[in-house]
Amino acid sequence: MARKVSLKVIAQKAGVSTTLVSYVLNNQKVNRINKQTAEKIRQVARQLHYRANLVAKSLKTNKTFTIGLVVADISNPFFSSLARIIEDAAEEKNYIVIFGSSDENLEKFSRLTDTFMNRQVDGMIIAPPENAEQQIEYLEQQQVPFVVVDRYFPSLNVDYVVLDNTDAARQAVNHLIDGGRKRIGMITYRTGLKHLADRRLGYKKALHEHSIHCNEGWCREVGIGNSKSEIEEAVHALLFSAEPVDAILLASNYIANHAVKYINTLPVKVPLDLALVCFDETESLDLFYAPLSYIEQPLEVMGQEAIRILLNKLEKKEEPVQLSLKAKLVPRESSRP
Amino acid sequence: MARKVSLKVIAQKAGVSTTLVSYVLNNQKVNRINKQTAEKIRQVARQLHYRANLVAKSLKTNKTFTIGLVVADISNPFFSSLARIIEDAAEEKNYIVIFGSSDENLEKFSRLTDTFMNRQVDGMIIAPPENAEQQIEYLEQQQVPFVVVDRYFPSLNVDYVVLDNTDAARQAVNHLIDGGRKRIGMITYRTGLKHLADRRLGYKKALHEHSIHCNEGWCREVGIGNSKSEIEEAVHALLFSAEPVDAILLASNYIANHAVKYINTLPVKVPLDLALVCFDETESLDLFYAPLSYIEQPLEVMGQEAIRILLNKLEKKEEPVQLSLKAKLVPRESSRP
DNA sequence: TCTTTTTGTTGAAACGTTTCAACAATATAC
DNA sequence: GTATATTGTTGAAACGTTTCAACAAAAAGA
Repeated sequence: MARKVSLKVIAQKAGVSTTLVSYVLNNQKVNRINKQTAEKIRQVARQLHYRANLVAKSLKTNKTFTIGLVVADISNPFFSSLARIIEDAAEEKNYIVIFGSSDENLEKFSRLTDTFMNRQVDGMIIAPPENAEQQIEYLEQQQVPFVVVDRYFPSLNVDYVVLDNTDAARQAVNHLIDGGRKRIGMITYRTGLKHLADRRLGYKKALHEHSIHCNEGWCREVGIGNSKSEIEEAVHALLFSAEPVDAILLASNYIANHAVKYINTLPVKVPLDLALVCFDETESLDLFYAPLSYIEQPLEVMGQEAIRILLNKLEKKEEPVQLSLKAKLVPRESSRP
Repeated sequence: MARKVSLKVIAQKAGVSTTLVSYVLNNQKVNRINKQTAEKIRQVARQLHYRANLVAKSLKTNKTFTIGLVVADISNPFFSSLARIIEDAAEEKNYIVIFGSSDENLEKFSRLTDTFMNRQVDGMIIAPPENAEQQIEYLEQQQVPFVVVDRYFPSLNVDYVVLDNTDAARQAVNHLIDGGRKRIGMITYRTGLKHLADRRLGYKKALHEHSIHCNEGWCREVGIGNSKSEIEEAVHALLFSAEPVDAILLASNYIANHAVKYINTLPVKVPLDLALVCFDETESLDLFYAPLSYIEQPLEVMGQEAIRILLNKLEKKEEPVQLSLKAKLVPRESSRP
């Protein structure tokens, strides 16, 4: 950066005080200020290409109009779509967003939130990794306004906007059962994250409600770090055990992607031999010969609500808002009876 | 935010001047400062959970350690992947990134760059829309360091990192010709953006080099705003005209996605009746029954070089660096002879 | 005419840092 | 013993804003 047209410079050129310049340029005390003086100041400002220094402004006003966004990985379509929605909602209120990816890593996550605090963000929207309770409590204690998205922590009474994952998984399994499937498997992550546990829970609940005994081996878990081979093993185990499944619920777009690619190489016909339903809408699965049925998350609402709740908090301190959104099951070819 | 532990507070508690606290906490004048005093200051700081106010620091030092990233759309996998790479490269040097999506809209783009300047970013990485020359010149004139990515403007002598699009398209067409295809079409965008014009150029060059007459109707253009139906029409026109093509080059992941989905509904067999090659690696096309051959962009290099060049500029003013990266063609089933 | 109100403007302090220039106290050199 | 260098520390100004409190001049009310 180079230019340094400050209020002072304008004031000098216009022959007035910086105070007056500040008032005029911020449309304050409009009824007090002489129209002509105001016009002159504006003109000088324009002519000098004045550009307010938001850093200085922030220091004084203690407001940065910046919100920090921590996702697991911005290159994951789920999060980049969410980021886009948040960006738009934020910009509408003149906020901008700085972001960071935690890779589901607690240390990275904490580093990011710390950095954001140092940078005096007005608030944050975060998708914290496993075991982040302590850091989240720290944020609370530091009184940084924040809203958790996508996941939540039962032990913490903080604001969040999540999917009703239990219900979502249950919907999926019910749908499979309605389609005549009886031996339903699931592939999910080996993690303590509650929202994923909920997916497992919903799965089990649905089976239970239909008096289907849930075979121990039917729910396979894979590492949350990108582990393609583990997913393939899981698929293999589900399909070629003593009690092979006739349907699988895939707990994320990442899992679905690799599972389907692998299934595509096997002599298994979808939906004839095997029905599939996955979480998250994902374009990548549209071109599979049997387009995947999926659980659609209301991303738009999630992002917009997160911003709305956050900005609300900035104004008035209110009771925690905890939103659990319903998913919509979109049945397609992969789970046709 | 709530706490206000400033240098002054620490100074008082430790019984020294703020100057000294600043020196200690920034590891300055280490050889001058008494070890014990230093230790004491550090201890007080720790105990009070001191957190440097980066806004104040920035105001004083005129450095924000922030870089602005303007992409066309953060939810587009191409840009979100790039963003992730840029994030990582930036964070390694202690910068953070603020981002915005322009939607290929000049006005939005200008608003974003203006905002970023007001916020005193140290530099920017931008993917400008069509007709952004003037705004880019303005940035230059304002002496904001910036690097253009993905696209470029022949009339401007600024830093950029782009793909060698002409070569990339030529590679693709050559590959198709090598595979025995003779009537090769292309679907690209109706835009003045030079990098896309280059794709068209490479396509034509390759045809010309093989003395293949390029039928006027073989190169179809669609609006750059998301226009699924236009893409379908283009596919239709290419396949069901008097001179149907036997291969199509698809100029972006977005175009490829919709084209392939549409082709999937037609009685056309890939690669038997029709060969396909597209730009950008895109997971979504892996599951098509004939996985798509694609032109792989060196995203990693693009992002890292952009940051490297930018940070370099922040230190020393150098000659413009203009990098044109080679693409790698990845042949798969969709273009098998 | 004298008060009171309104209009228009300003100086100065503050936000939390960094950093220059200065100083006192001690140590070293002659 | 004085001169010089070194060590350890500090006050104050500055970065570009905002905003309070004050004031002068003009207008209105008596």
